[in-house]
Amino acid sequence: MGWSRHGKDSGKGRRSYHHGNLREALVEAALGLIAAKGPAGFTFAEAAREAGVSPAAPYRHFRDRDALLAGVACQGFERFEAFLKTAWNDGRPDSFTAFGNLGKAYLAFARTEPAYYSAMFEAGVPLENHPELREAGDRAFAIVRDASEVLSRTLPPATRPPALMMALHVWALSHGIASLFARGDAARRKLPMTPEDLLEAAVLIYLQGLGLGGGGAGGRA
Amino acid sequence: MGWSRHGKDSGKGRRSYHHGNLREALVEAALGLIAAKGPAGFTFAEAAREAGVSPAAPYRHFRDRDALLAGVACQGFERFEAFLKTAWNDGRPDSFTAFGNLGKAYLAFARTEPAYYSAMFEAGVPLENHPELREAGDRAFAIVRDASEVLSRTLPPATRPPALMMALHVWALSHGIASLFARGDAARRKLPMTPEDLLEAAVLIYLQGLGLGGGGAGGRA
DNA sequence: TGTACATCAGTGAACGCGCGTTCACTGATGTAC
DNA sequence: TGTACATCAGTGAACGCGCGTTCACTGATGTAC
Repeated sequence: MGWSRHGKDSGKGRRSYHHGNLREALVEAALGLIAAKGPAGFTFAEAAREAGVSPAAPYRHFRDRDALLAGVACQGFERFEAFLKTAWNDGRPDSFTAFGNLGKAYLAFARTEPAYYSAMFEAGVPLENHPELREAGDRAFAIVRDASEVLSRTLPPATRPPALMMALHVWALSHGIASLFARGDAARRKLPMTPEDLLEAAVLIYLQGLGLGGGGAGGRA
Repeated sequence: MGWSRHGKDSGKGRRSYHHGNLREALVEAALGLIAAKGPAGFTFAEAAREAGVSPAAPYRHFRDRDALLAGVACQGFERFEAFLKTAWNDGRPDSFTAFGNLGKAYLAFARTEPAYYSAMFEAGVPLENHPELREAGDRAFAIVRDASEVLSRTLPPATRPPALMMALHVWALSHGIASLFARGDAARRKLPMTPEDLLEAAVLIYLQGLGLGGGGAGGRA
């Protein structure tokens, strides 16, 4: 690389022919547009405009509109993974508590990064064409899977549920609550409790059903 | 009404100036387009074309593109409600079994009517502008809510969970599994079991956690 | 039963728009010698 | 250190397209008398 004095150019005040950081700028522009108008309303041309660049420039970095969307989603999964990993914190202070934190982190991400979340789960990027997307998604899922594994092992072997199944259940539950009740702009339906509390209660009941009845520091916040 | 001899005109062979059934035909065309290209790819003009009608004609029936989409979603919720109601079957043969059937019906609908499902949950129709949509959605949700109520009452009063919470949990779980794993065309991620089994297991564990440990005919299919 | 009329539900041509994409190009950068 | 050159990352004009929407219109239907 080497675009010398450009770099942190603060966007609007471009000085030279080369942008220096277009790829990233396009991803950021896309994020803003998705946040504002949904993944359907996002446009290649407008992303270019927002990045202060001619409509042909993005083609140097992305094959087409879909590729940019996939790039956004991919980056989203990477951040998601990091975020979940931090929340799980290697199962500290105890696996039960940490598992609850994982769920909260899931919702927190969907709330604070609705544009990423949209791109990841709702944009309908065909992931056959973008294997790196699927891989990034799998890596994020692996965090939940591993956490389930650890939690499962706190039970006597005979009664341990399959960790993969647990992980799928929790993921689906979190995703369901996130997309129905915790969407960025307008919560679609009124709730008698916060999405976080709703999820926490569900996970608690679910773990209870597995025989994991609240070891460690317990689940009450 | 009175468009006399038109009616079941079998689409392509229109005979007269008046279509006779345009509104419904547009909804059906929209469904087909959504199924084929997702809610984003659906187009007012193309729906008109598919219905064999000039691009201006739809404006006699829908204020704009969004209104048609909302109409589709609304009809979807109505069918969804009827479908869930049939599955619940007033709690027969026993509330526990019927509850499981309700979950299966949820997934079955998402699978067999992906276009409706898309319009209902993913099209991003702003439901502030379409109160009848929210109402239709609420009526569908009420089925799950009432079922939860009945099931909850099989427990002694002191240990009864709030039916609304139960319903939200089950709805979110079903929606999560449906949108992650049971989408129409391509299941997005590989699973070690069917979405139906995954959901059934989750509901079983969840109910177990509530102390509803498999009364009646049990949950094994 | 017939006729005049209001209303309804279509037509078809036209518009302005913004999109995605391509093209030949050019300014800036990095590198080999 | 200087120069020639290849490569990279932009430009800007142009294209064809299909969309949503509007307009004045007209054919068909239903109804009052």
